[in-house]
Amino acid sequence: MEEVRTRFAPSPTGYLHVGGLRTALYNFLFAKKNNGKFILRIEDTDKSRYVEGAVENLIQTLKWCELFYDEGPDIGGPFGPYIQSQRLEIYKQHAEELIKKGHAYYCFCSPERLAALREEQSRLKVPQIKYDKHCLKLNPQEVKNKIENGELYVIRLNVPPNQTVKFHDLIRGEVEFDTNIIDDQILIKSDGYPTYHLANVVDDHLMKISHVIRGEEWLSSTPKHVLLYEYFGWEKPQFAHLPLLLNPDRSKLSKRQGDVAVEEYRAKGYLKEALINFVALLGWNAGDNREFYYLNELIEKFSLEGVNKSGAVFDLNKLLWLNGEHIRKKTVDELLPLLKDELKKSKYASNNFSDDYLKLVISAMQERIDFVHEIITKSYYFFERPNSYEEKAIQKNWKPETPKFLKVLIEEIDLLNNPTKEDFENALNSVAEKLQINKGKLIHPLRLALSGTSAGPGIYDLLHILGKDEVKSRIQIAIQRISEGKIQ
RNA sequence: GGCGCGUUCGUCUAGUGGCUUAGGACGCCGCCCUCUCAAGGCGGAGAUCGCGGGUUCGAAUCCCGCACGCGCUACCA
Repeated sequence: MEEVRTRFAPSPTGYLHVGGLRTALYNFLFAKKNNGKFILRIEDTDKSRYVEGAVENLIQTLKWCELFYDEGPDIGGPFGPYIQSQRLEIYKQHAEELIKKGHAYYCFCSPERLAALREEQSRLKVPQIKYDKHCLKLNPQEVKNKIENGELYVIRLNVPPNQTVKFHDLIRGEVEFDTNIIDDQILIKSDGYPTYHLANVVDDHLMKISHVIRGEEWLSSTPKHVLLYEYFGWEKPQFAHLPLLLNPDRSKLSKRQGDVAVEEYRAKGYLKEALINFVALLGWNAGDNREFYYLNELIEKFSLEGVNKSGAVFDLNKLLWLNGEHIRKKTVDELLPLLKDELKKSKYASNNFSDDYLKLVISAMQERIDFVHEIITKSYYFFERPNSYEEKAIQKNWKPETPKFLKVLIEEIDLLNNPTKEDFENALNSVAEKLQINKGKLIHPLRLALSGTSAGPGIYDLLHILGKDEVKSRIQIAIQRISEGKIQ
């Protein structure tokens, strides 16, 4: 069997879109699953849409997601270059070959004539608006003269009438188009650059791509590609057109209705594992009930047969849940560098917390967060003293007798030497017993005193993490506040 | 307008003629656990399988028509 070779071929017109991420992922998964190669090719054939830095960003984002390619612009490979603007001569030669064979021709029509033509056809309500093959009538000498005169020209595909183009799509089955509805596609633009259609077909062939896995928006232009393969005398690759990613209103996923750049999700604190897991399930499933996957497991399970036909709405809720799931499945050691990164970006950047301390905080918070940065926002009291106390919790928990209880507790804690979690628990139990009160009468006011909030990790964890001295100080401060009645 | 593709709970989906009173997940609601909040466990509401015909003893599953949605229809990809 031929080697499986897939490719992700984005245009550098901005940042990596989540739809693009999924296309890249499926190409990657399919290649890896079949011991093949995954290639990155940059399709920068539209100079006007080129965005500075987009290629670097694309590469960086792909690498962040760990979608490593075997051949690509920055790492090279046997079929380079992998940037289309560096392959202009190749496309030109191929276009000329087509002209020689009579499957393509020079066209000198101005954009104005083309626009007028379209308007005319639209007015006459012709079924299919397309080029009228006007320049096909030119004889070789006329063409030669025009070119020598420096007239601008494009090269068009000479689409034959009354034929049916059929091809098999791995996801959609047999698809067929009538050539009468296919326009004489421009292959080479007047600036000498190829259009997507030519460049894509030529490169896929030259780079020995075996499977073209791309978005559904390309399905309608596939017959043009099929024609090209035929005219070049090349074997065509297998096609697989993926369903689109949709906005909540079922229109094509767009910026207006939320974030679309992978970069933005990364910045918001989504884990690459969650993003990959989520996006993999948008339009594909292994036929079982599993929802949680790591990349290597996806490789193991992936198949094109499991890809759906219909578009999928991008549901932020589920992504959020998956992010929390991935956080919960990570070890404290894996989470530590992530927390440190977040800390660097926070107002605590200049503080120096020990790894041991941070690890305790992580284990206390791990199951209470959906984002790593929530360790800092939801439990800031691990990084500084509470700057306020929750009003509702004060009403509920800080009673006139509270200071008295807390004082007894301080005395008891003071007796402890380098206390463990259990020591704190014992101390609290004995105070409750001594005072003849329910533990809750101690725990809730204490939590508020220590954290300023009524929600959070177990009280003994809280005590243990903060440590004896800090606990004492915070209780003192709280007692002060309560007795002063100066509670915010 | 033309052509193409699609249509199962709000969302992602399982389902390829009888195992289906259509299963799972997210979200929502409730209960349990419990020092709080989570996590976890258990349970609930939620889909006349887009609509209408047909084939069949039997259809979400096969066929036909229609509707709706989306994509393409550029010297953009």
